[in-house]
Amino acid sequence: MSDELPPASPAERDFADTEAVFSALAHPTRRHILLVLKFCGGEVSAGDIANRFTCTWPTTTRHLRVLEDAGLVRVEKRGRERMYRVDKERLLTITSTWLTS
Amino acid sequence: MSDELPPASPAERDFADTEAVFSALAHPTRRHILLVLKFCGGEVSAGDIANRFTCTWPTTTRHLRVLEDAGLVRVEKRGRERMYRVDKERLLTITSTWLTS
DNA sequence: TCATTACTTAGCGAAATAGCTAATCTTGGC
DNA sequence: GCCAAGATTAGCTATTTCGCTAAGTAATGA
Repeated sequence: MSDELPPASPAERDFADTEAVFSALAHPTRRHILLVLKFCGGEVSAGDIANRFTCTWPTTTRHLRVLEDAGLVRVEKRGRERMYRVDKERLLTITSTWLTS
Repeated sequence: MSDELPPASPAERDFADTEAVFSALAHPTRRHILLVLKFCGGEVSAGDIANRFTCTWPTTTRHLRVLEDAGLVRVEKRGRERMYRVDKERLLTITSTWLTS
């Protein structure tokens, strides 16, 4: 799926993580999705998320994918639904690690 | 310079602030500039910043402008130099306000 | 006053991003 | 097996972003 070589060192991995997280947070819809996941308690299905936004479902799917690739959300298949939950620890770890240096 | 109307309510202003800050943080060069400002103590001139990056000076100027518009850096004219400093409080206030809800 | 230093503005082209529609895949129920 | 529901993938276009070069502005110093 990716064209890039796997990051060689821990430092490179950190850099890639930071990059992915801050890029993901750059879009208002993606920040909004994280808030929805946070305030709706545990898990929310892709469809429930999509219904909350004015953009179409495929567009939301792509936003979810960006968040997942950044490690900010986890997805679990349940029946024919996909349940999303936010990874708060990852969000706070990456951002606060960067912010405090 | 801007085409948009001034934000009407405090909530709208918060939204615009969050948007500007996270958009500014999305680019690795801009995050790097903030780190340079942080680790070089007080102030750093535009030229000193530009010299640390491989991109050209005009490109750096634009990155600095984005950071300034987001309120993440302050600039002060001193002679023919422009001295930049990071606004740590703004950075932490906006990001942590959003992150913790 | 005239050149130089420090920096910004203007304008262009390439690449990335985000939106859409249409098509496809997968699971569950009848 | 077959259809409908839930969701993703494919492929397109419009907009934004980011890089560059060239030209312009402002302050200093000879």
